[in-house]
Amino acid sequence: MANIKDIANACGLSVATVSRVFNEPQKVSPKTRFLVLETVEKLNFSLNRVASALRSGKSKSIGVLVPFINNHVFASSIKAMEEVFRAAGYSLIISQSHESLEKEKEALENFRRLQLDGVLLSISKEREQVGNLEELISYPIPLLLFDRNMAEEELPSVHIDNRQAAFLATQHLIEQGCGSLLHLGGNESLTIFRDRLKGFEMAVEAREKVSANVLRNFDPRSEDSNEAFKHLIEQDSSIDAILAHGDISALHAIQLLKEAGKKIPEDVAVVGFGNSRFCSYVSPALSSIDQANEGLGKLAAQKLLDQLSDEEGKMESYILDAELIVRGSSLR
Amino acid sequence: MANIKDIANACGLSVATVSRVFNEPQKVSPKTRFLVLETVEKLNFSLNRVASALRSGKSKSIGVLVPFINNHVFASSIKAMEEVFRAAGYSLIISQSHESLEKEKEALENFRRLQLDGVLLSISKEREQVGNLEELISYPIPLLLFDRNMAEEELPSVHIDNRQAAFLATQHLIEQGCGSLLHLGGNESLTIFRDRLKGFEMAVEAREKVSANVLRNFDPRSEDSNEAFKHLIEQDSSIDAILAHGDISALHAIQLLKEAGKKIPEDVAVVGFGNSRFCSYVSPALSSIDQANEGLGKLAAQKLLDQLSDEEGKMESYILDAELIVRGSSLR
DNA sequence: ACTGAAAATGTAAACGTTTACATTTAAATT
DNA sequence: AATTTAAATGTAAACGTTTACATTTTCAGT
Repeated sequence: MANIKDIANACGLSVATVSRVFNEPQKVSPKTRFLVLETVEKLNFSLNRVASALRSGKSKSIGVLVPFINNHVFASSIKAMEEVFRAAGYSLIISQSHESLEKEKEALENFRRLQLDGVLLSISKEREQVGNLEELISYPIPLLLFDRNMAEEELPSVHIDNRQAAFLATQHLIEQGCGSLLHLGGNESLTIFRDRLKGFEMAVEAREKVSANVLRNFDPRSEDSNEAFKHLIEQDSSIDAILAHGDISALHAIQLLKEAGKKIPEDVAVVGFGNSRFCSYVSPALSSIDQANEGLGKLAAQKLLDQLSDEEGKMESYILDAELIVRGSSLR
Repeated sequence: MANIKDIANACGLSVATVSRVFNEPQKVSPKTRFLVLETVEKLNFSLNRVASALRSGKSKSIGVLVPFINNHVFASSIKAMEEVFRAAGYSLIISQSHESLEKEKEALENFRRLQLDGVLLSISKEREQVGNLEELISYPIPLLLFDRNMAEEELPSVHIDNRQAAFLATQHLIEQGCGSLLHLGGNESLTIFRDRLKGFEMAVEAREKVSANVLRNFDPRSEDSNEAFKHLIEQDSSIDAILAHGDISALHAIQLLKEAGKKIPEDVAVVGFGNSRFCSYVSPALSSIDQANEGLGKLAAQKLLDQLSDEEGKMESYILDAELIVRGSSLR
């Protein structure tokens, strides 16, 4: 594989000039620039990025650390990030924390060893609980949180307004004439789910003659959750609206409601969260909150890129509005 | 940030010895090994992987190139790959081809410049059509295809047996007493979908008194596909079973069938492909073929790792069996 | 205590770039 | 034509490791 020295020799130039053709082309005369590019073509040469990174201290690579890559939210965010970064000449290193603080630390340390230029992080559940922020604040690489943020907001972050989103969805259910609402909450270790719960509660409190119920930490895979849900809808037959913390939970709730003889949306209106692909394809189609994951990833990537070129100035946080997509499951 | 020289100085040793502590610890006396590790701890040192990569020629990094990261199949495969590789001390570089041959080439070239030790590739639709294999065969980095392979099988690959999977699912539908089957085929530029179609046809041909129909290149987002489907089930009311090329297509078919007044599975039995999370949560629960994406990713990662340590010997191809998960949508 | 082999450590070059600084060449000014 | 200035190119060190080879130390066997 040809290196920069080979090109220099073939052209009768110094390696410095060849290097400049790639890094500061305006500083080399058009004639030699052309000559170099010609031989580069001929010898099928391209700069070795490892050597560049070592010498310049810039690896032109970004680390992305999420709990699990195959989570729909993260996968879609990463998709958009990859597009933004590749267009800017950056590569993406991906790692998973498995919700574990230790694995997260290891990955961050590894990112340091790789001399990455920036890091996008969606923090693990464990760190949200333990709350070890100092480590992140003093992290030597520009760091931007996305999707999951810590309630304290001491670190720059890009995420959607979960509270507002849940508020809107709840308001929508009330406007549909529902008077007895139920929220299927997510894992409360996570700020995003606490915020959704808060938005739900705020919307309920804003209205009189609307009663509310909450099943905390609802997990469709858990038998306990299922039992609690079944018990609740049996006990309180007035429940006529459900806001779930996720689309799968909403789907599962619909399943259980149907088994209990309820009609959707006539007896119970349902809204999910995430606007998964399948929402349009189930019957009835599932109303859901669109988190705009790709938009989130794109924005986060761009803000980090800005930081890398700007240098001066801290990064700010950006809170995106989420949109309620109304479909059959909540329309009556 | 401390480097290996700082450690050497602090210990009164040469850098070579310090390096050996990390790379060939058995070659350094326990006493000095301990001393080194102690100061390493004290100075919070860790080896710079960029420098290691440059000098040794081994970056301890693997490239993964897929059409789109947020595709469920790829996201899950990558999840498993990351786990296997991280455990072995490798990092993952992720890139997307967007189904474009040019972007795929660029990414592969970039992987070369990053001195990656190995590459996992799920080829773009465009390359499947164009069939440019030589470039891949002569690629200077160990390369293993996964999920999507070329029909010719000239390159080592890990993928599921799509034909067998579709065969099994079709057989199952026939065994349920269905006599007029319909296959909703995927994009036929891709081998995986041609194979599924082939499996369907083989199962049908194996039985007499079973008739079959195929809607090629079915896409639930396309109006044409929808019209064709509606027209067909109106025209041919005998259709009592559907094998879709994907779960979303299956879901969509169910939706349209319901609109046409058909009952699932009584009037029409339906089987999807992919065993998406939502399959268990829709009503009726959707029978589907489980592709074991994580198993696929894990196997591919392991085989590539083996190759990297083995050196000698070509990689082989591995074809995994897929499993049919029977649920309510096809049980009668 | 002496020899030889094995174990431990050291020396220094190499990996392929970038970049501060120095030098040469060309263009502009007088 | 001589001088000044700018543009283009060159020189060589540096980035932080690894590693072939050389040297020193240790220790078993006599």
